[in-house]
Amino acid sequence: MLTKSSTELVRQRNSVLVLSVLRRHGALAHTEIADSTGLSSATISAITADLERAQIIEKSEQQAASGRGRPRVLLRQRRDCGYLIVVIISSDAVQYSLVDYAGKLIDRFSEERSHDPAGAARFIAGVRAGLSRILDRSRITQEKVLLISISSKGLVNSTEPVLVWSPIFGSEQIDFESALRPDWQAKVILDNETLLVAAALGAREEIVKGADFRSLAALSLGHSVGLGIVRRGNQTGQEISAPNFGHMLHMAGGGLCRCGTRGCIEAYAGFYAILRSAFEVPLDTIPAKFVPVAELDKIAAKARQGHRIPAFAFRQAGLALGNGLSRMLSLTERMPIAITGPGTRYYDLLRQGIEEGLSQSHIVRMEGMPEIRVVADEQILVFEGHLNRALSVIDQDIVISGGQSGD
Amino acid sequence: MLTKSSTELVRQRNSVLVLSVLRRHGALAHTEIADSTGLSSATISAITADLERAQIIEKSEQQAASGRGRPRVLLRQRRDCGYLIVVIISSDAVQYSLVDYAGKLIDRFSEERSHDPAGAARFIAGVRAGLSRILDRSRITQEKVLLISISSKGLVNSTEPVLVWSPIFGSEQIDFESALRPDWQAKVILDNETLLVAAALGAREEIVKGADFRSLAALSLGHSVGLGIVRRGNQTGQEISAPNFGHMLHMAGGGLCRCGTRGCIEAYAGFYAILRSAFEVPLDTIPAKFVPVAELDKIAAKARQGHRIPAFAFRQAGLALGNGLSRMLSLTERMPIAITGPGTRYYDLLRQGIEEGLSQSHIVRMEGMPEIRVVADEQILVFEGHLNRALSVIDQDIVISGGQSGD
DNA sequence: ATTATTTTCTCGACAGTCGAGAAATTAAGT
DNA sequence: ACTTAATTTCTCGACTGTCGAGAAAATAAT
Repeated sequence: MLTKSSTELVRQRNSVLVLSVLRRHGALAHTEIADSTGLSSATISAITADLERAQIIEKSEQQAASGRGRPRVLLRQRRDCGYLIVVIISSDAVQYSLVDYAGKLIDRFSEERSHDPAGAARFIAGVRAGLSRILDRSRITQEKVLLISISSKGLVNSTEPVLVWSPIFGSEQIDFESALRPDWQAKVILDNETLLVAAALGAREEIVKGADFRSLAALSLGHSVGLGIVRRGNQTGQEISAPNFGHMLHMAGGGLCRCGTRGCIEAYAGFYAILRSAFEVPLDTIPAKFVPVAELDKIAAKARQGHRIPAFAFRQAGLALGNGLSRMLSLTERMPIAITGPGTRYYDLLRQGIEEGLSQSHIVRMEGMPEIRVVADEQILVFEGHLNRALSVIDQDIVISGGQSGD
Repeated sequence: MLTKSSTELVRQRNSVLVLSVLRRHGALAHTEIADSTGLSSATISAITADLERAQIIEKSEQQAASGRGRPRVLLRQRRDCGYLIVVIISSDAVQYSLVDYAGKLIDRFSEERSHDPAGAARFIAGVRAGLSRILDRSRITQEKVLLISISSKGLVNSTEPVLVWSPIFGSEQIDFESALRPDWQAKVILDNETLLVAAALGAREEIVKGADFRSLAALSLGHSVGLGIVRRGNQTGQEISAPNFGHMLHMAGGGLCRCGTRGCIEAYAGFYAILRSAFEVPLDTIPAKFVPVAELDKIAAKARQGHRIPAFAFRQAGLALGNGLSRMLSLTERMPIAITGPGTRYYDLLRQGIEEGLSQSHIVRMEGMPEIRVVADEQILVFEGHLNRALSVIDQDIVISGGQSGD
């Protein structure tokens, strides 16, 4: 559905554009902003004057004049314009980070996850406590927290911040919106963790390749299996999505998965699945909730020494991943695949299976094997993805509402 | 990547908006346009005056005044503003349709496809001949043909009008852009046939449900298997895509497909595949190029009489479709599925397999079986999809360029 | 004829962008 | 010390666009 445009909307969009180049490049002078936005100098004057009046950006002390002519004055975001809390939920801990409007980390701590399985309600209480704790440790008033950006593995509702399915809580839904609304007036967004990895990699790629960048998938290997896809949208930035890849059907009637279904990809490629097949436990055994990585390292060591059964377990995992990836490519398009997560340490063992699984499909036979790269530092990428997304959401919101309060 | 906005762009967008409501609702009066666009009366005056000057719309004879007050003058598109040629490539014929700017069919004929397999070049020559024929039969000058909209089964390049893979020509690519550029200055677009079906169904759905519409998949069953997905985009109208569904991997190392790969969905659910398994021909037999539907009807009749082997063939086909659909849903989201194409006549035989194949997956177990409906009149939907897409492309182009030539 | 009603058109106000050039500010030259 | 060149920022008028209010137009009812 198309919708009407107005001159005010033009200003809004151009203001967001100015903020976004400021975010990408750091402090910039008037002329530099004009150059990288394509807007005229006069327009930059008008927009920056507005933003300055609304206390969103500020003039910084001019640096040592680097040539002759009137010295530049750099414009930059005001750090105290607003704050962001990033909550990263992982299987064993929840990490809270307080970040200012310029993207600078102010405070961070992690809290152990209670492994109490009966604890969706307790978990929510824990998150609420963690949030107030990070606020209390700072000198920031609550109204200044503009956004709470949460990530988790699992399946996320695309429109509301509701965790629909997660490895830990299963189908016990967690609605962060209603959980946090009593305490917080900040906006709450929730994203799948691997989606954020993909978003971060996509943003990096776009800086390097510019308009040549088309699409990219991130595959996260660990206790569970996640996938994020970034695709260049028609007009609007990037299109990102986090499919339910780990629980996509690999083989009908196959091994039993943690989710209770048979034949999920994760039932072959999750850590517990590799363990299960390495120990030749029947595939319909209810899998362990949690597998120590050290255990898997031992199996990997044996596989590398040439033992058949452990090597076969990794190969099966690779095949499931490769087949699944090929299906994903059939449904989208050929794109590079970045593999992250703790499972990358076994990539040498998985690789052959992945490639064989991929090559069993029409699309790969026809268009060739997609580029596969291993990317370390998943944690950093998750955080980077949070910042990318959250700060641009804040920019958007601040411009829309800032025009009202400003002046 | 964000891009700058300007006041001119506002006018462009609002002009397109006006043209789109005119297209949806037919001839409208000034006030009606204002109501359904949300633009003010003054703006409508300005925009329609521009469009009228550019000879894109015209005032129609006012209808019988329906009340007191100044009578309305209806505005409508000028039919002679430009023309569209729709080319629908199917396995046995190519249909050419000439359509005016208001979407009215002016002329149509079909030409038999030469089944000569060595004929990509000859096929292109045939299309060029067909196009000049339909133009010659009219009194329209070539410059007035603004767009040639082509559809085919198979895999289509998403940015350029290149048929990457098709059931008939295989990997022998057909680049319609370079094939038609010598003769035509019209823009050329190419879409997958089932994508157009999905687009048409999505547009219908959106009229009924309005903002509640989220997404929809169209599955076309026939000699080959096609899938189109429509999803409501964030801001920009609808996001549509045509995955390579028929050749998505169903089962590694499975039956041989026409494409030369093993285990494609089509190798189980295409007409030739059902025939093959009903006759218990080994699954690695090179399949027939073309299967008379009468032959399949016989098998279906036997299956309905309770013969095991033919019934099993349809069931296997259903399972392949159901598993494939479940994978598609895992990678996107739960959405209704509309089944079209000649294969719908066997839906009674396929249904159980499809549902079983779907229910083997996590997403269906968790969120429930998606709504499945059978939709007849695939041909009409394909044409409707062509018109939806092509005419809105024309509107867009005409507004962008029309501003220059106009006045 | 006059009045009520409805639609279309027009005018002035306001918001936004742009190009050109003025104002500001520094380095280099004489 | 003064002038000139260079560079950046700011300002002004022109242009485009949307909007609200009300004038103008055109018909039915009184």
